[in-house]
Amino acid sequence: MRGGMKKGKWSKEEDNLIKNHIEKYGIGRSWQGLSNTLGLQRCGRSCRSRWLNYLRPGLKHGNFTAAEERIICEMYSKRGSCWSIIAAVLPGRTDLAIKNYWNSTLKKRFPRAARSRRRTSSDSSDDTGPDLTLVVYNDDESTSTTTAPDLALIVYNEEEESAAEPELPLVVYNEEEESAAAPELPLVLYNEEESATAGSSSSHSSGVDKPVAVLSGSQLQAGLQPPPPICAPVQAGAQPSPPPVTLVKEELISAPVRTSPVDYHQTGEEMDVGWALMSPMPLSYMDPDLARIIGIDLPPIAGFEDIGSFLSFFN
DNA sequence: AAACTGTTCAACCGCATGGCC
DNA sequence: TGGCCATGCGGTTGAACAGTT
Repeated sequence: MRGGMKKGKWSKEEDNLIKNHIEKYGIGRSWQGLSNTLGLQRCGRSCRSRWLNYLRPGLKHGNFTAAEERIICEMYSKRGSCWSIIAAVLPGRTDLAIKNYWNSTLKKRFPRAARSRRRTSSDSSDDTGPDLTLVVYNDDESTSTTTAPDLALIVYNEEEESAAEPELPLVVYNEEEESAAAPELPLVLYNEEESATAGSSSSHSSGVDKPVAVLSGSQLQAGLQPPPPICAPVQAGAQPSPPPVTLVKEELISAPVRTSPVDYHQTGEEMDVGWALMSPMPLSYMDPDLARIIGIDLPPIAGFEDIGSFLSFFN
């Protein structure tokens, strides 16, 4: 103890005091005031830390999923140790949990991501913008209550490095078991021609090239099946001088579509974390043209109708 | 069974920032 | 406007636990 303040592990009683008080009255004017009110003899920041990282409702305490790992790696490679930003796209995870998980586990498994960050962090002016990581996933087999496709789009800088170690996550996947009844989504084909030296800055800003063909329904059944799992690698420009984005490859998005949609935004029902968008970005912002072409009509997320409200996360 | 080593997780610390007086 | 204070954030530390020898 220093200055009369208690330190060390929190007891169950202390946890309950804080939890009950905040649930009833909120935090109040200050954390120190809360501590004083409860007679905890803890400093305010300690109370805050305990609440934010452990007691706060909605926190996930279990293991990180593969999708979460991928997001962390990808975000770290782009933003470095901005744990609060990374935490913002992982509902239920705290910056502390992510930081610990990275330092204890992921850093060793994905040294390439760590190196990539070290390389780019030295020159922030090279950071050219919305390298976004958007993942929507479902790892709850039992759920069948949304119309949202299980898809993800990972935009990354294809900075080649011989991969003697696990590749960074490039795969968009659907953990749910395939549903035989799931309707096919169209397959969108892109020009595979390499154009690293050509192109326009506007395509870079959008992050996705225009497709050259769209196949659907009978065409798919005729033999052009989208690969399971879903893959949508998108190649962004390499630093330092950002070349245009070139979508090298093609595959798109196939996913079961749920039959009984639940609009969480309408009902106010708490979204199952396993189903939550892993990004504050509405899917409709991923690429409006693409969404239109493949016929996805996704509702915006309340509070994020304005694109500027979330882009700041990544800048 | 004990000692040692490695890993994980939570608490703590220092610094930066913003609000208030 | 400057000082004080609370908060937010990222880095570090250390206790507890698990695995290995």
